[in-house]
Amino acid sequence: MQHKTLGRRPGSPATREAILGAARKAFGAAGFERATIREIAQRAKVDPALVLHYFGSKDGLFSAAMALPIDPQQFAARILADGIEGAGVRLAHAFLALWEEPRLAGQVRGILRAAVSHESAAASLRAFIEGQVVGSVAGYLGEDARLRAELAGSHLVGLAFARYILRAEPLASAPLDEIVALVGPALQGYFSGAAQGGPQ
Amino acid sequence: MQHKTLGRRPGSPATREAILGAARKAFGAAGFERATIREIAQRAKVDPALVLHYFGSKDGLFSAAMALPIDPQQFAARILADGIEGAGVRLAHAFLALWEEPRLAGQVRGILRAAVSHESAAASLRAFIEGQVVGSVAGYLGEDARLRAELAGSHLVGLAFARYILRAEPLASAPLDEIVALVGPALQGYFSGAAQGGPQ
DNA sequence: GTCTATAGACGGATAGAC
DNA sequence: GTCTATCCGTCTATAGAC
Repeated sequence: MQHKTLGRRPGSPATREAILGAARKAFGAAGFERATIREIAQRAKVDPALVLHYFGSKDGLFSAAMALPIDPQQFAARILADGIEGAGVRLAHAFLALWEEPRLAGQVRGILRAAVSHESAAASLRAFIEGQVVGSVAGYLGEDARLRAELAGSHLVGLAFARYILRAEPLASAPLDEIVALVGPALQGYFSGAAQGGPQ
Repeated sequence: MQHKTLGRRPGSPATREAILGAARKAFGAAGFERATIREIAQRAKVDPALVLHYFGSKDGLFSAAMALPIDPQQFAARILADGIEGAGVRLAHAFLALWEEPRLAGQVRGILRAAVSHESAAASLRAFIEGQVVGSVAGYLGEDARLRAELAGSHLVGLAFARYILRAEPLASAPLDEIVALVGPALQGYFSGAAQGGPQ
């Protein structure tokens, strides 16, 4: 789904980026259906018709705005570079860092929001998770590796939802380190497979 | 937020229930914004104007449809009746049972979907969780009890999202017992506080 | 490449007949 | 209590001037 080298990219790069930035904010804040092209155009200080001229449709704009500048393979490699022990804490930290990063916060919120209420967005996220994320870590685990990896991932998604979207207290205001210290071991349980009976 | 004994409930009970049932299906399947009153009316085989006559507005209909027939205090008491040990597994089982129940599936899906993209729904769910759910279990835990309880809850929400909304494999097709056996200990880690090192 | 104007469709809500 | 008709606002998307 990447534009490789097309004959010509429509629009001047600066205007295009301004629109994408505004779109990330709008989609992240309001979700796909409530975000409007008029609002995005106003935020980017361009004409609404120009937005569609660049991206063709609202869906096209959404896809372009939600493409994350992250390589999941590289992401997984960094988590697992130092071995499986401590991977839970490192994963919790790296994942939450994505949501804390101001430049990415709108995007990841938008992706989660869209996946909840938009079937095509859900399909994209599902394919991404099944193909890239889970596959990247499953090799390190044993028997029911993929299931364990997804359970760990589901915990992270739920965590992000509760903290950044629902903003339930005290979770929303808790220091990052405290959360990482608590969530890390829970994730580690899925990775090491020791959580079921014996202490680690 | 419960209707106690009002002077008169509008509409005949049967028609009212038909509308609520259709609304639960529609909101659960399409989310708040995409679900339409016209569609709900058609599903319930009534006139669109009748829906608004009963519930006043789309928001009113949503609130009425999403009121769960569940008492969180009672729910928590059942989980914790036999003590803190094994509570993780019991909680995982009870929570997933909610989502597996055909009569409730539409409702809980709708609640989660709406909470993601609708601030008022998010506020309701946030108040519900902070006031009822977390409070019900925090008493059983120690120092950072509320935070731990919310982290456990966030895992469950993420699990439901991944399995029932995103339907990511293999999680979506995994047997319930297998999931409960894996998730239970992760939740237990939050309850028993053993994950960090020190006992409570 | 940028903007104006508007088409075309949809959905929530209301008024009032029966 | 139930339904018909419709108002009014909003949105995406397009056509075409400059």
